[in-house]
Amino acid sequence: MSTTGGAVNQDRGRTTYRHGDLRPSLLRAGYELAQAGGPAAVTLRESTRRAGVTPNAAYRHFADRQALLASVCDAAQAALANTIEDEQAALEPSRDRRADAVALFRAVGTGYVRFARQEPGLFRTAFSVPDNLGGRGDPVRVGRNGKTPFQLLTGALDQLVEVGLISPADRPGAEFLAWSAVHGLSTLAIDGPLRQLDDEHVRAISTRLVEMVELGLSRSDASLQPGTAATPEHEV
Amino acid sequence: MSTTGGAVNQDRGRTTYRHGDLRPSLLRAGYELAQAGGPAAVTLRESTRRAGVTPNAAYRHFADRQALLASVCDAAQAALANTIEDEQAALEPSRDRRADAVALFRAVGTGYVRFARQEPGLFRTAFSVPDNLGGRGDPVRVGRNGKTPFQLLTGALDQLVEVGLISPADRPGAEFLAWSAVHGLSTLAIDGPLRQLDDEHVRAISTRLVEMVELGLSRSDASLQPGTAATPEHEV
DNA sequence: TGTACATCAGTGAACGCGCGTTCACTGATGTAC
DNA sequence: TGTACATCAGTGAACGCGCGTTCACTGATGTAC
Repeated sequence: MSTTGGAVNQDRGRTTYRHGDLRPSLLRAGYELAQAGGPAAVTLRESTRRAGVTPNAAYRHFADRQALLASVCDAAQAALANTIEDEQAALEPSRDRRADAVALFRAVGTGYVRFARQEPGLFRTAFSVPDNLGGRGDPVRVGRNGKTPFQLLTGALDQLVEVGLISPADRPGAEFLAWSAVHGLSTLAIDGPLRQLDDEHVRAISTRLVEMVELGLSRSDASLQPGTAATPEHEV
Repeated sequence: MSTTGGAVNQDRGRTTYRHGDLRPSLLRAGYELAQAGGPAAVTLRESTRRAGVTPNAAYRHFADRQALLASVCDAAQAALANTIEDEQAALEPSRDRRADAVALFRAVGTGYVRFARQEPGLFRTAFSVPDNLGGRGDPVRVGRNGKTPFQLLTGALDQLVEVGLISPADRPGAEFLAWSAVHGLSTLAIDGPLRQLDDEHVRAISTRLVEMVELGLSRSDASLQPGTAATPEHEV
């Protein structure tokens, strides 16, 4: 987060009349509150308290509490995107296009669940202000590579098609199936009966879940046979 | 819900000093509040208001607000179990054991999603008081056949194993994979980006999702071949 | 069969809580002349 | 280069809200004798 020049003063020990950087400070405070306590914890009063400012000062920068929460939600989505991208960046490319496409796809799922586990408050917040169509093109819900979590998923699925592991006929709607699986595990592992499992177990389940999705996504037998992709194969 | 004999008086028009049936009335009120507004809407004040009674009267029957919510949560779980059982009861058995087992399994998933869609408030409430191990044997979270939603799922999976469609090696942990998929779709279809899809689309996606799970749950190729079940086949 | 009395379900008033939001204001900033 | 002034970020006090929860109580019930 950038700080503007001049008398920047965040937190309590403020001496100047002007805060100088209030909007980002409120956002950061709201983000930390979400991190610790989920969407319900994102209140105007506590955010302003943390920024060292009167409650109503927030109204200079946000229309109301909902607007602050929506901004925090965007930031949480971006954090999710970043975690997925981290997971993908950690992969070392092989010479096998198929293997790479599979690994990229798996990383979306495991990164997603990992984020939910590591940052349950942010995860809940990310889905507390519902987006209308999967975050397609929302410029603020985006990770460092300019993609939303949803776009990372659709991208990985597209590559599986390109590489011939999912038949083009099965592609439409596949994002919702994959997303459901991974999102469900995440919520069960945070708030549900799987919440007391240790991280290792959850990781094992999430790996197996993504395998299940991969396998199950190809309805037609065609996709299990080599060389049936719609696009020509460059290497292999 | 049963009513005891004597001066039963629910709702506002009460004339006797004693309510006579307050605990069930509070539970019913809480249930209706959950139905309309989810877990957060289940308040002691509104429940007692609806029962035609002073707020503190609730403390004769519930330790605190959390205790009331927990009871409503149990009732919501039971309602979920009933919806799944309805879905299963609507099936007409064929002569094919395998087909029947598959249908039974699918009904768990589609019933689950249907419940979430039809009763979003109850669905959210059902998972708001987290249970520790999948509701195993909890006597109040049970449908008319004495089974929790989780038990209906494990039962259906067991039958898929018996019938040879899932290899026994793949069985352990399968409930969490199936549950994740179906639970994820439910939440996406209620609060998430799929919430504005019409029922028909959601039903189509849920059908396909369950197929995906079915297909993906059998990691080993063995389970795709006929006659590899651990138990002997009675018919077929 | 009648009556005293313990029981305990429900009352009435009040508490403190933190919240979002509105009002009229104040005082530092930076720009126009 | 100095000064008047508009701008607008932040102040201070207050509002009403519904909530959970506690207190000392009251009055109908049903049981023991």
